[in-house]
Amino acid sequence: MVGMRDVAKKAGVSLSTVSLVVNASGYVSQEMRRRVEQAMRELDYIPNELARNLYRGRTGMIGVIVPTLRHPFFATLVSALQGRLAKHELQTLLCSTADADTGEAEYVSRLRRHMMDGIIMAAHTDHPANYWTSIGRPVVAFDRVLGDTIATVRSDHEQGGRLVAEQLVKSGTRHVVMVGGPRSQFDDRGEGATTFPTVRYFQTLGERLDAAGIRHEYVACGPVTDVEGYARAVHLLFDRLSESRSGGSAGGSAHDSGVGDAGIPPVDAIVGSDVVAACAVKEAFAHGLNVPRDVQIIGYDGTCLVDCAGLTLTVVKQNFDAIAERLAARIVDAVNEPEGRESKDGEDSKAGKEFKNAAAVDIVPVSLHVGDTTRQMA
Amino acid sequence: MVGMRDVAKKAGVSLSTVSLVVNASGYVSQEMRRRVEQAMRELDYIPNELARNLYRGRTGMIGVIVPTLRHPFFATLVSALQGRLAKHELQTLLCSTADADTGEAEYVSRLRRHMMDGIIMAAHTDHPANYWTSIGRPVVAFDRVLGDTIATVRSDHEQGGRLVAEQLVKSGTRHVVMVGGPRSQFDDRGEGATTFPTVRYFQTLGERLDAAGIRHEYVACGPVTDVEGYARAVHLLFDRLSESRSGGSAGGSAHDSGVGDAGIPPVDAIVGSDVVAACAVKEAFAHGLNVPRDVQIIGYDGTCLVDCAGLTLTVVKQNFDAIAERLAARIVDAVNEPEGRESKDGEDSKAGKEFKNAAAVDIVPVSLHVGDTTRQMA
DNA sequence: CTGAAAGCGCTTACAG
DNA sequence: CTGAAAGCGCTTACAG
Repeated sequence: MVGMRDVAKKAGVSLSTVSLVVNASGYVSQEMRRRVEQAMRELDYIPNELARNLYRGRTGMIGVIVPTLRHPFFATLVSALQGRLAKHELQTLLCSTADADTGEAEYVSRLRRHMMDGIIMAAHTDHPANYWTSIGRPVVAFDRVLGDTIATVRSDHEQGGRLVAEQLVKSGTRHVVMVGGPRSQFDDRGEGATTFPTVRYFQTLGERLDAAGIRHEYVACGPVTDVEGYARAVHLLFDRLSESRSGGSAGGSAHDSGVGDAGIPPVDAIVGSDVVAACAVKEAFAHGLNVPRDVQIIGYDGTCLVDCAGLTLTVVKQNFDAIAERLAARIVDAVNEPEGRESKDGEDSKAGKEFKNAAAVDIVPVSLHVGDTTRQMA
Repeated sequence: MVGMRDVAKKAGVSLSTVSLVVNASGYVSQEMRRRVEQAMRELDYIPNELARNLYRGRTGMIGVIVPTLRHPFFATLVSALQGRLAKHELQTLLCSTADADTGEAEYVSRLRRHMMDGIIMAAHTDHPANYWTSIGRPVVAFDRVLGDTIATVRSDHEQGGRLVAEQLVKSGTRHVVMVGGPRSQFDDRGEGATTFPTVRYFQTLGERLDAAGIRHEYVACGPVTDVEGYARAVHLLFDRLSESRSGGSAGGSAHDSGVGDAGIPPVDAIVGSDVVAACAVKEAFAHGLNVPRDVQIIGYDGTCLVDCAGLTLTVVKQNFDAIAERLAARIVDAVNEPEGRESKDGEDSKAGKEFKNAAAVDIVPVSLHVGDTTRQMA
């Protein structure tokens, strides 16, 4: 391995001169610079960031923890994130908890040992809030609350709920099925526990539907990591719907008051993630239902599945670029604002600390994109 | 930052004793070990891998370069790869060339400076072979040839071509459209140039179709990074097919000899990646075509799109886990087999070198999974 | 089995 | 503007 020493020898200058050239700091005479640069080129010198980082106490790397890249949502998120971090000269160290045997705690331990500058946490965690604060490095959470002092970035799921409710109400929907993650996610485990902001989408939607007198129910699937599990769940759902529907006119239009067995209107809208929506389109076709006439389908996320399902999906799109930008900005701020500053200036520092402790929450707007799986609104 | 020194002081032992305990190397008395471990716990000591790595000349990190994670194929690949590498205690440093402004050369430069133990290259590159060998670190290529001395892992695309040809022949297909990347990928730019093994799928398929007297044509899309581009291309394709078909009976069964304008049988099979296949199902529906009766559709890759398209796709599945396993094994081998060994043992070493220089190519089998987009074979 | 010493490759004050 | 010196935190021979 050719080091600075070799360059210095070859160029006939001292070590620190080479360092100055490499770092473009301080003033070096043209002649010296030229000789050093030529020596570096001839020797194919590569500065060793390890050594530099050791001295600086920084690595320029951010650990990104997600459940799995196999789900298009996290793939899209990480894609946007990696690009954003790269803009800040930060590298992305990828950790997916469901793709490896390696558990979250082990990943965090590795990230700490490798002196990551920060951690972006986008996976589920059972750790209590104080675990995340005790790590001693900047942590920013995506779409979940990890504690009072940890910044969170998330989409405006409430807005998503309102947008979808509006669409469903205006299009005369009468019975909605929401398909989502395990019901346990809805438990409010009180302060300190992890909470899932995502459920607020369903909650808000549910409230709005209630207000409009639209019947709705919730069907729980397995964890987000199991894409095939969603496919199975949606398949079972349609088999069930199909049975109850067979009482009325099969495939009859929802407008034609095809009321089911016990006076319950047949399900005429399915709501869930992109994956759920894509599977729902497929199952609807398989059961001879017309989308959107018999059943409307609305996805959530805005991944590539929007264009790959049997019909262009109507979806609530999360703004991945904006989310990534906020996430990156938060982590960069935290990295540049060393937590361990010894309050050199009483008042000011205190104020700053309090501001940081206010557990900032960035809420990014979502938008409804109308595809071919919903009916036109009058 | 609490370091070994602090631990040593607190435990009342010397620095090297702490080191021995941390590394579980050498023998330390029970009492010493106990005291050191307690001190580590009380101080929440985290070994600094940076310092350790600086000494060892290793980082335990592998750079993984892909075009984009937005394409399910690469997302699935990286997912599998990250899990495999983690098993080997290797971390994954993610670099996606299309998701960031950062170019491939810049990424490689960063990877070198950060002393990556190795690089897994799965993106397109315009660099000549000697660029990749000159990096001075182990490089393993996925699905492309980067030069004579760089190991490659890829799927058996020829087998894929044969499997699909067999399916198409047996099901009485008469006119196949293959949708793939830019035609330039087919150019054989001779030794030293990057080649795309993927095209061998289409080539093999084409040869087999020729042999069976089945008409086929190739439609080129944009680069793999542009998922929406595929959607558009498939859309245009179906519009075109629809026009030519309108001469015969619209939506007529291919069995019914609906011969097109110039005696050309109408297209009754679309072949391409998962993304292409998913889009094709959607377009077929939109154009009132019955899949698989009027047109068969066969995907390639085996990503989550298989279950998310309008019908369960018939696809050739690449074995992502096996690919990841081979990729990881190759890189681990290369890392453990330092390239710079000074041929201490003439003959043996020479033989070893030659073996390594033989540019190993691991070819991983693929498999055809029959879904609902192809006709049953007699 | 334990302690002082040199070194991994670089950076930053600090005197010339 | 340039050179010798100490140090980032750890590891590995090397004497005790």
